[in-house]
Parts: sequence; C-alpha cells; structure tokens
Amino acid sequence: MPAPLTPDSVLQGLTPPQREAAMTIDGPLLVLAGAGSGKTRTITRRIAYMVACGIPAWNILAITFTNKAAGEMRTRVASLLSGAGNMGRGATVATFHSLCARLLREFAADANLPNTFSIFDSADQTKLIKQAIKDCSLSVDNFQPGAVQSAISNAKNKLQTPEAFAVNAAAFFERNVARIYAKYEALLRENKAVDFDDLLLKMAILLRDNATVRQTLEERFQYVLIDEYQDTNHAQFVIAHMLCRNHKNICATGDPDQSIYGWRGANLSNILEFEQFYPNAKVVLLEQNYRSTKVILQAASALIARNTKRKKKDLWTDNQKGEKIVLLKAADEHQEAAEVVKRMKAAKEKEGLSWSNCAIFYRTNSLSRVLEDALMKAAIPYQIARGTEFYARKEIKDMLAYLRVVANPADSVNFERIVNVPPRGLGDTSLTRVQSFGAEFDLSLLEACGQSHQIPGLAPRAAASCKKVAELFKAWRAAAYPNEPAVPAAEASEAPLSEEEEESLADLFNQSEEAAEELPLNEPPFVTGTQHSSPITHHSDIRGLMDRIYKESGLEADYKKEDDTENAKAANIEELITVAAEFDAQNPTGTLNDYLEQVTLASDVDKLQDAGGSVTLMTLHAAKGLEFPWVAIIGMEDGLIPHSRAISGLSGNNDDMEEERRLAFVGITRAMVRLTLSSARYRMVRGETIRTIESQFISEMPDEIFDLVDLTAENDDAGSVGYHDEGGYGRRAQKERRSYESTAQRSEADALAGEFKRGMLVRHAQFGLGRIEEISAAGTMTRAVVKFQTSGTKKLILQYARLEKVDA
DNA sequence: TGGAATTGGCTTTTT
DNA sequence: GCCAATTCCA
Repeated sequence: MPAPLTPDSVLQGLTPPQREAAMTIDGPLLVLAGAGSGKTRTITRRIAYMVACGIPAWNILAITFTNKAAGEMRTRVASLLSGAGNMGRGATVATFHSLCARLLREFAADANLPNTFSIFDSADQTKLIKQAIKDCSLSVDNFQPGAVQSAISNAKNKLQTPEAFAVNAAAFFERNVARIYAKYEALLRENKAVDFDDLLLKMAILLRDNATVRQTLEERFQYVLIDEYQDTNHAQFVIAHMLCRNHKNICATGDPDQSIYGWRGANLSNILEFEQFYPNAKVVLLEQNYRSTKVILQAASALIARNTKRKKKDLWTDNQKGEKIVLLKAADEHQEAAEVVKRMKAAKEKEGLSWSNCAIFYRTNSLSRVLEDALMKAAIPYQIARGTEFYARKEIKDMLAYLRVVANPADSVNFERIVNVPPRGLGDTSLTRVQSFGAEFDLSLLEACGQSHQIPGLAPRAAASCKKVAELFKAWRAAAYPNEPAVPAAEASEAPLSEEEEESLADLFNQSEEAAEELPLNEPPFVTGTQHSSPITHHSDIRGLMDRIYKESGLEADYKKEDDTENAKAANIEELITVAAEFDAQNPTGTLNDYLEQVTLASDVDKLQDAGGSVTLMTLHAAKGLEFPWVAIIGMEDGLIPHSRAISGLSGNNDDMEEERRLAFVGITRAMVRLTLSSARYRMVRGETIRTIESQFISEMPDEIFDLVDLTAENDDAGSVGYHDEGGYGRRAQKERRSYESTAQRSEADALAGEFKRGMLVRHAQFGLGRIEEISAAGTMTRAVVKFQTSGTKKLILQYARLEKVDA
C-alpha cells in the first residue's frame, strides 16, 4: 500500500532551493541547474507535487531531450504517484520531436498535412535533396547536398519557409538554395513525408497561426515543463511559448554551461534571456553538486570560467576532495587506448567497481575503434551508445523501407530503395522510364508500377516485374490496413499477368512464391494470398507483417543463399523481427506508423542499457545527463577537443570555441570519483599519422589537480619521421608513392608544429610582431592563429607564413 | 542488368 | 582507412 500522496510527503528530502523550485507551480519559472545538482529529482518531485496539490496529471506536459530521459521520467513520476490513483495518470512526457509527431497526426487537417505522413530520416532527406538539386538543373558538385541540407535545416529551425528564405537570399548560393528548398518541399509533399525539422516547424506554425488548435492544446497542457532548455532552437522556443501563451505556466530547466547543440540550431539566448521574455519569472539556482569530488568540480569550474556567454553559477560540493585527475600522455592512439583500459581494469579491481561503473568518452565516433580493439584484447565487455547503428545497416534499412512503403504508398524515396532489392531485373533504364511516366501522370512510383503495362518503352519483362511488385505491396497493404478500401493504384493493376509474363518472371520470383506457399496456413495472423483476416486493428502485429514481407519479397531467400557460414544479414533481420515482436507486446494498440515513428526518432542513448555489466563508450554529446564513478576522456588534443572546425572559426567569433569548452565541461562533470584525460602524441587520422598538440583546455585547468603520466619518449622530435613503420605494399604503397611530395611536406609540417608553440612571440614579414594564439595540425597543413600587435588576428598556414621566432 | 573492382572523398557532434 | 559512388566487364 503506497503512502497517501500529500504535498509534504512529496517534498521530503529536498534541499531548500530544490524545494523552492518544486513548489513554484504557477507562472514562469527558470531552474538553472548545475551539473549533478539533482535536477531530475527536483523535476519529478515537482510534477508529483502538482498532482498532490490537486492538478490532474493529464494536464501536465513534460518535454525532455531524449526518449530515454522521457522514459526515465515517466517511470520515476509513476512511482511517486503510485498512491494518487487516477489523478496521477496520463501525464504527457515526450521529446519535442515525438510530441510534435503525435500532435501533427492528431491535427493533420489543420496542419495541412496528409493524414498518414511519413517521417523522413536524414538519409531519406539527403536523397530528396539530391533530387531537388538535380531538378533545379544544378550540379551536385557545385551544390553539396550536405551544405544545402544544413542551410535548409537552419532555415526551418528559424521557421523560414521557402518564400521567406528567398526574400533574404542575396548571394548566389543562397538564391539557389532558395530554389532547391522550394523544390525539396514540393518533393516532400509528393512523398507525403515530413523531415525532422518539419515536425517542429509545422507544429510551431500551426500553434502560431491557428487559434483554435492553440486553445485546445493550451487547455490540455495547463502546466508545461521543458528540460534541457539550453538546447532548444527557435522552433522549439515558439512551440513552448505558444503552448503557454495564456496561462504562462512554463517551467524551463537547464544549464547554459551544458549547451552543446548550437551546431544544430540550438539558441543559447533562449535560456539566457528567459527573464527578459518573462519579466516576472522566478529564477531558482541549483548550485550544490552531489555527484563529483571536489577535485573534479574544481577542474570543471576552472575550465568553464573561461567562457563569456554564461550565467554565473558557482558549483560547490560537500563531497570528499578525491584523487587527482590522471593526465595521460601516450605516444599514439594504440598506446593511449591500451593504457586507459589497463588503468580502468586496475581501478575496477582496486576499488570494487563494476564495468557498468566505467565510461570512456571521445569527441568523434571514429575514435571508438581503437578503444574497441583494446577492450576486446583485454576481454572486457563494452557497449557503445550507437543504437542507431543497427538501424543504419543496409538490410535493416531495406526491410524498414518495405514497411514504410506499406504505411505510405506515396513514399517513392523508400520505394526506389527497394524496388530492385532483391534483384528483380529493374535497373536504371527501366526505372527511369517508370519515373518519367509517373511524373507525367502525377503518380507515385508505386502507382506507376501498378500501371506498368501502359508505360511506353518498358521492356515486357520489366513491366511484368513492376506489376508483380505493385501487387505484393497491394497485398501487404490490405493485410496491414484491413478496413481500408482498396487504393486506386492497386485497382489499376487489376489486369492479370499473361501466361508469358508469369513464365518469364518465374525465375525471378521463384523463391519468394515458394516461400509464400510455405507459410503455414494457420500460423497467425497472416494467411497467404488475398484472404483477409484483420488482426491488426485489434492487436498490433508488426512482427507478422515483417515476417510476411521478409518471405514474400524474396529477401529471405536472397540473404539465405548468400555464402553460408555467417549469415549476418539474415541474423540481423531476425533480430529486427524479434524487436518488432517486443514492440507488439508493449504497444498492443500500436499502429505501423507508431512503430516506424519510434524507430525513426530513436536516438543513440535511447538504446543504452543501464546495468549491462559492461563499460560504456560514447561521444561527449551522448554523455550529457549521465554519470559514472569512473570516466576517461580520450583524444584531449587540439583539433579534436576543441574540434578543428571550431578552431578555424568560420563563424568569425568564438562561440564555437565556447561550445567546445562546454562540451569538455559536460564530459568532465559526468565523472563522480575518478577521471582520466588522455592524449596521443601521434594519431592516425583518415589514414595519415599526424603529430598532435595537447588540447588547450588542459592548460586552462590548474596544474596542481593533475597527476601526470607521460608515456611519450621526449626524444622523438628529430626521429619522428621514422616513428611509424610503414609496411608499404598494395594500394597503400601506391598512394604513398603518389603522395610522396605531400609526405615530405608533412614531416616538414610536423617539424614546424614542433617548433612553434602557443604563446610564442613571432614576426611576420608583412604583419609584424604577434603572439601565437592557437596551433592546429590539419592533415598536411599546420595552421596558426596569430594575434598581431598592429594588424589584428590572422589565420596562417605555417608552411607558407615564414614566421620567425622572436626571443623575448 | 548485375556484380566486381576501382577510385575519390571525407567526418563533429544528432532528433 | 573506410565507405559510397562510379566505372568496368561478363
């Protein structure tokens, strides 16, 4: 019997500031929660407190950053509210993206969206952008899809429609992006799809322009809480504030020092200027840290103090002082990884930790490989926070593409992906014909396939193959949506195949038909052929649909005939089917769209298991919000942390640099007891070994908190060229021969990088006297940022700049 | 048309 | 060094 829920009982054990935050439920509230200050605890208690005060849970909306965080919050709130009966049920806890997806489905008509839209992931998006570029008769070489994609994404985050974007587009590039953007939007519409950014943009615009919808939702969500507010972008800002326009019951929690998503459009001023926006807002600071040792906190505070864009906040802790931070300098990345692993193992044994107490962070995903090798060699279990990796596999994407087309037959992007997978004799030439036919009569690719017999110039065999595919999809669609009248496209393909056509296709479709026949008739819920059973309406059966597609599409036969031994593809699909079965079990009323949405909006951290008994590897970004007793951050090098892209400072200010510093701060503050920061003197980057420089962030923290472990032989300056034994043969030798010159340049660059150091006084023939502010090694080029006394700050390439050292 | 072989390009972070 | 896209060949 859970204790009765009273406001007092809910607040038990909170500190005065936490209590104040939890008890402020009406009006705007900003909770500035330092790292490890018990924010989640405060938020969950706050929700429970509201319910205890008589606010029904279904009037409460909490928005988190990841699905995992949402899940955790849901669980914690549920256990706090277990004694609250009905009043405690029905709170909405979701991420911005999943919330918007859900609401846009509910208000599809108001949002001017088709009722079953698909959500395109970045890969789909890229394909569509490429097509848009081509459709604008521009070249993919001149307009890099990636660059266009981020330009469009930025525009969407700022709620700029193509028209609005065009108005502001002055330069050549922007003007063309405006055209591409408009075309891209048209293509999305044709595919009945929205991209990630659209979920936010369309919801924001709907709330902004449609008073009825706004009122409905404002009544539904009378209390709104937004976590990780420092990472919200403009669209999210608009959504949040439109939802609270009248009641103003908005609680934003976050920490400006942990804002690490500026590159994705997050706008730090959302949190910095919260009080300007709501002049009567209450602000609560949570400054006491319960997580880390004094030493770790000291390091973190010293580092973050270098930033200018922040709200001053003094973290303190009652925890013990703790051990010094290990500053590890290795000769190369292999030694670095081996040593980190060795020390982790030692710490585990000495201090009685479990593997799941340990985590290793890095700036870029590519750094995980060396670590994996080292961990495998040491036979240590590990997990990588890369849940999306599984979904990125070809066979998985193919399978999901089938499902996506079933859910949304207008999705030509995904249809194109699998129309010839497994091979069905539909190559480029055939497909182009189908495409142009579809374009002419305003049909989706699948619809065009259904009418393949009318397509001029299409080889009979290809036409028959098209028709067959269209029929497969018709059958799957009917099975998945038993209550739906047959779609027109399917009707168009009524004409039965001629005998000849059947015959000529026999070899292509042989396996799949056999497989279909083999399906046991009573194996629920599907029966072969066009018989209609309708289990889906009553019970989610993604698994059944997937099973059926796997067999009938010919994928299974295709994968299984592949050279025996390790049948990785088939195994992965089986894994996918297993996971789908879990979805069915957990979401009995879930639809195909729900499933696809979950899969598409899943993030890396979402897949992490808590007590897996294994070491956790992840990027610094993914580490946000987590904590571990033992932490190592590898690759503490200039160009990595801070990343070279931030150093080169294309944005012209040092916002990027500050964000990198915050990223390091986030990493450091994840550690509870032990922290190791490591760097490698030489590191292989994209197949080239480069000489590295220690991260400037190291020098921004006080020396005395470090315990230096230097494994590099200090005499390698002269002999550095021969450091790496190159076994030169094969393609590598070829490449080496070709790039002999650049190799020579590189050792010169290495030498230069060794010669010039940060802080050094130098003279330039043209710019005069200056001081080196940064040094960065980037491939064959070593760059220096030099602040000149009279000519300002310049970025120079050392090889060409001919700098002279000046002795003070 | 489809598979194999070669080449060029490239990497920051993710909903 | 790795991957995707392109080219080459049966």
